[in-house]
Amino acid sequence: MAALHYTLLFQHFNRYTALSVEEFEICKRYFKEEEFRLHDLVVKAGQTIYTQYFVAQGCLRTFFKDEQRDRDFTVQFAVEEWWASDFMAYYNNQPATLQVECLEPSILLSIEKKQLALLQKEVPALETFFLRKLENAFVAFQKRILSNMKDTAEERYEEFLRQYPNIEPRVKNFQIASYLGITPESLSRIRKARAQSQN
Amino acid sequence: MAALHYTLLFQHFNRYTALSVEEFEICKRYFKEEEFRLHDLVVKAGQTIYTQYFVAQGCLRTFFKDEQRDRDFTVQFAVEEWWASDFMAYYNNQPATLQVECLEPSILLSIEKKQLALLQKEVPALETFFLRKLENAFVAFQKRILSNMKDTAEERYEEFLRQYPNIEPRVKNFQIASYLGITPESLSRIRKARAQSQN
DNA sequence: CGCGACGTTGATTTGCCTCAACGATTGTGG
DNA sequence: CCACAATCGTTGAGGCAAATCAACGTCGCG
Repeated sequence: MAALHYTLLFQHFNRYTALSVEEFEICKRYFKEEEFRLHDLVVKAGQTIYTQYFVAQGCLRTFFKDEQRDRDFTVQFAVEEWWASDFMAYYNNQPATLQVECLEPSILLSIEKKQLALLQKEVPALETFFLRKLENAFVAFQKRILSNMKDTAEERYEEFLRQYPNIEPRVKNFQIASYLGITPESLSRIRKARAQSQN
Repeated sequence: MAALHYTLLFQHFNRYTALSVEEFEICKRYFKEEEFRLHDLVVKAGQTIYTQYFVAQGCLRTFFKDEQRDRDFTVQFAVEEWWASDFMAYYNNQPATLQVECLEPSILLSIEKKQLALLQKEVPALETFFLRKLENAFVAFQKRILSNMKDTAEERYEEFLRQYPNIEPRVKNFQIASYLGITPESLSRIRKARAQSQN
């Protein structure tokens, strides 16, 4: 069971680097396998966050909750082979402003910031890996900023489908809407219009 | 003259690390001082970009130009102590999709990707520096995505004023509007409403 | 079975855009 | 140095895409 989850992490690392089996044995010692139930909060607002999570199985949503106006905004989803945390809080050692919730029962491989630093000392190839990961995330966010400015809601929806293939049945409609920055009603109408123009 | 510009870079590095004078002497050898005129394009769309630029003096704008619809979108501004490039292209070794233009005559300290790698080998403290820089940029972009979703145009304008203090007289109104994702007319009206509610 | 959560549809409202006109400022060539 | 054009910011009128508000059907769970 557990072995499978670590195998996914191994494969994931090797998309950007080339770890030996020995090196990965070291990695395993630094990661912790954690199980969460549906609706569990992996990260709660207000907590100070030192941990980031690799999704071995399941589906997460990172979001900002606007208490006053009773609405929330999805920053990102995470399925298998994605990473999640409140990276804003993680990098700046501040209390979380975002939350991470489980949209499915999930199995996560977690690592703390300090542990990661030690691991990277032992396995330098991982420094490169995490740098690439950060660069890619940066680029993805920049693209999203641009897309939010220049694309219509429908185009952004299509971009979402490309960014998260096959995720649609795993998340609620209103959660997708809150990712796109529109209302569930609008998304519903967009879907309808697309279905009609299809055939 | 030139010394002053490098002094600014030295100070800038030392906001996040602690370089010795000797280490900074090494840095100097890797950076190139470049002068640009008003309206010059530092980065043109289509070019492959290996360079990033530190603004020692002047003011730049990074933007995406939508040729078909004859409009553009500002990704970021850069004044003294900011860095500019098409980082999307820079990190992925792809042709630039963004452009960087000079809103003022500017003096930039440039460094190429490969040179930076060599420099970081010689001065390891800079690895940490550039990692922090990337983390901060990542966080800033995430904040902006959230802000674009939850804040009104007026709130985003106020956030812009905080993000870029004192930059307002240095850039055109319509360029600020294109950063906020609104039209110049809308920005004009927001300014008017703010002026009235002030006193 | 019955309730609550969710998605859809319709009617209405609204914030921002588009289009158009008009000063103010800047820069340029005669 | 002035005249004129171009650029930019502002203001008003009208339109549109998406939000809001409300009602209803459906699905899943206790």
